[in-house]
Amino acid sequence: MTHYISSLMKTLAERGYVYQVTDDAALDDYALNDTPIAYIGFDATAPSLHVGHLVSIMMLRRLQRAGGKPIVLMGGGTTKVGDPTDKEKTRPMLSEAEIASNIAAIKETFSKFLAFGDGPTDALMVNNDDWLSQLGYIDFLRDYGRHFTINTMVKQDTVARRLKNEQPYTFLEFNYMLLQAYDFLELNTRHKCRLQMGGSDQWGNIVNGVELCRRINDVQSFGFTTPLITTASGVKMGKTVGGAVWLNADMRSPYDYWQFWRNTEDADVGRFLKLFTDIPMDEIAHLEALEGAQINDAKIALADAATTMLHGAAAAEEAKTAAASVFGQGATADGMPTFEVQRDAINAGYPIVDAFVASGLAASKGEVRRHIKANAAKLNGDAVADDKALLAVGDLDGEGEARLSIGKKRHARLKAV
RNA sequence: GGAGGGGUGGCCGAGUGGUUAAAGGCAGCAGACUGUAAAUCUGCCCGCAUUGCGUACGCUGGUUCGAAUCCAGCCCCCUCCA
Repeated sequence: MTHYISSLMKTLAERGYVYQVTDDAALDDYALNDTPIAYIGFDATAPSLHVGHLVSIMMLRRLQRAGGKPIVLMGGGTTKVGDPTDKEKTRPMLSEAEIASNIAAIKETFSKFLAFGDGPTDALMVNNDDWLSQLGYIDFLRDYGRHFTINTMVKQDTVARRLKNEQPYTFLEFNYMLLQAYDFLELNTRHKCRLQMGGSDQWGNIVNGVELCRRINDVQSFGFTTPLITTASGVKMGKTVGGAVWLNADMRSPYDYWQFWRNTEDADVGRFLKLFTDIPMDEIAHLEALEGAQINDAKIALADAATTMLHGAAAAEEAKTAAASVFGQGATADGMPTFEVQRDAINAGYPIVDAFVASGLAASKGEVRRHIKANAAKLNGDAVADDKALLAVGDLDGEGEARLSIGKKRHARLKAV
């Protein structure tokens, strides 16, 4: 590990964000003697960011806390084309309206992690559609295309691999690299931005941008990538039940988000605490040292901190309390995923199987039946024995609630209204 | 434009007329063991339904008692040639 002097680089290094840096001594210097301005690009293909984006978001947060200015670049323009980097299939192209609404939804999330505004270190959100859609093809080729050589580009990892395996590498992809490099130049010109950060797969694109800034604007800028974050078992971060772990509350409840972190593998706890929370390093060292069942305390600290950051302290507390009562006493609790059923429907004979589907714990009645056969479907803690059983009024507690569970971990609260 | 190869379930990938809802792998879910961990072993893994039905192998038609498998047209992808 390099001996950084600036607090920004020190923090990033000791917390495990550093993978590749273009000129770390000079970057350290820039962070030390200047107000570092850095950006990360995000595409707008979905209405929410997910845990896979979190490392990037956290880097911007670290930057701001270390006295720098973060710029969030929304790829409104590039999303129109579809980033093909490392993808096997072309992404579906989205309409402008979809992109705009995605960006609006995503912006909300960023405001949880960054302070936006007009001050010198306030975060800024920009959309590359503002300049990319203005580009004329001929002008672009003449002014910027001449700075890129195919000789260099084909040597890049992502490109070289594709060529070597005789996989197609389209002209679109080739151009995408240029557009991304141009983004950096534009941000450098407009906002004096001199650092682009991103995931390790972005290295090639980032380096191109650094190079373009040097050639056109004659300034040294920097590139910085993070390692690909996988779990200790080698699975990509953020894949669990139902796919991506979304950051928007309406796509993944604070309770589930808390659970996601609570279920972190032992071997990952220390690393994740460093990457995804603001907990001081010495405290992490202590948590990390816990062994055996005690490491669960570290996981709870992780879940608390991560959930608080995204959803606020109240939601985190509620999720924690709900977890304690669900896993500890097998009770229902505020904060756990809840769904409502009409009392009339229950009186009329409401199949338990339907209740499970309505709760979202199972995708189909068939799945519920399978779980029942495996003794995995429980009502108020007792295995459901008969897949034709009806929900009875007697199953409800004084509050008119019942608890449905699939397995030991997945629970939902049924509320009669 | 010409020649050849290919499009199969979330992904990869077998299958070239009949127990094929479609081998196998990965991912996922559940059970056992545990600590709401990992690893391991076991079961499940299109939908609806009380041994049945409906959908499904790029799209549209056709041949056949019967097709993912054969034929025709169309769409898309890849390789080589121009």
